[in-house]
Amino acid sequence: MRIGELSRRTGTPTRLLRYYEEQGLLTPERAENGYREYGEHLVDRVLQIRGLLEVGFTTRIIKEFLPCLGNAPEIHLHNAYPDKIALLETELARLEDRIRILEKNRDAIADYLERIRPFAQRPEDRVPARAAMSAGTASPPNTGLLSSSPR
Amino acid sequence: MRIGELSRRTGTPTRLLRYYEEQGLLTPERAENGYREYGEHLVDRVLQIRGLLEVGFTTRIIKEFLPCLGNAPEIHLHNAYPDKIALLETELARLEDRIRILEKNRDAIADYLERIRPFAQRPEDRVPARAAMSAGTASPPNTGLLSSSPR
DNA sequence: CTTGACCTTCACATCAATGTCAGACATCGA
DNA sequence: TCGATGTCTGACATTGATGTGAAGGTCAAG
Repeated sequence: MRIGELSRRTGTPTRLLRYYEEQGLLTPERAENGYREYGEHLVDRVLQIRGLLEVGFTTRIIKEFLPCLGNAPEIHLHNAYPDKIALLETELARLEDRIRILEKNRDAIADYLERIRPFAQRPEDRVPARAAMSAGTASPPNTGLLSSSPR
Repeated sequence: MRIGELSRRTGTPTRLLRYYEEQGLLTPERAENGYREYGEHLVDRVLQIRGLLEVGFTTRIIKEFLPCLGNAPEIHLHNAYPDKIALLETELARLEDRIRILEKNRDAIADYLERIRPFAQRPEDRVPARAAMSAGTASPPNTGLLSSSPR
């Protein structure tokens, strides 16, 4: 398919599809006329890239992940050298850190929402905060979020 | 404490501490001479901020989360209005999406590492990838990562 | 009193991810 | 064939999170 269709199917501006290519994340064929030709599997690939970008990875790192994203037919064993493996391992560790952080924050926010929701008011009911406060919730505001190691 | 100490204790450049303040994430007192004065609890606060930034939240969103980060003594019930709650809920949903994406990717990378590790070679053993490939691993490269909904 | 470490504000630089526009060629339908 | 739409390359703008440096005030120790 050409860039427009891929754009529609992934909700990604063509500008970005070209950018991802420039960054080595996508390598479509070229038709006679110079138009990019994308294979079917690249729809998923693009969504993967977007997902990883959204959770804070850079294109450079994502590029390292590409062999794992493995919709491609090749197995990429030529990456099986210690330096590559080490890089993937440290990134994996960072990834696990991130997951832990996100889970803590999710829990904290969910807790907060639960504590707060009973007090939800429609706009016309608005009352100075003090009034609502005196109404309940003596529980301590202890919710501990966290926190990664400093970069 | 002053900005230098907070910086050392959080591993965060003073520049960023001032930036976070500018973004409304931190509101230290001021001493007579204009120096910023930070309370003890802001050490954790800063680490929380860094953690959230690292996993892809913007300062604007983090600001919305601040009431939940609750080391502050107040309970912030004045945020208990539907619009605020709705915002937190959608962010909570996004957060859960992110966690799912990260977990999928973690699994995919872990799998990949496991499949690849048996072939790890010390640099001096380097052989063209073909050689390694013919040695094994007929399993299909199916590892499916994913993928968020388009923004 | 001077030096050095720390603090202030202001401003410009950078980097990655995007937006946007311009000028030219390609393709397709009326 | 004409016009609309899609594509190409290239370049400049913007935004958010940072880095960096200038010019000057504060303060404690020698």
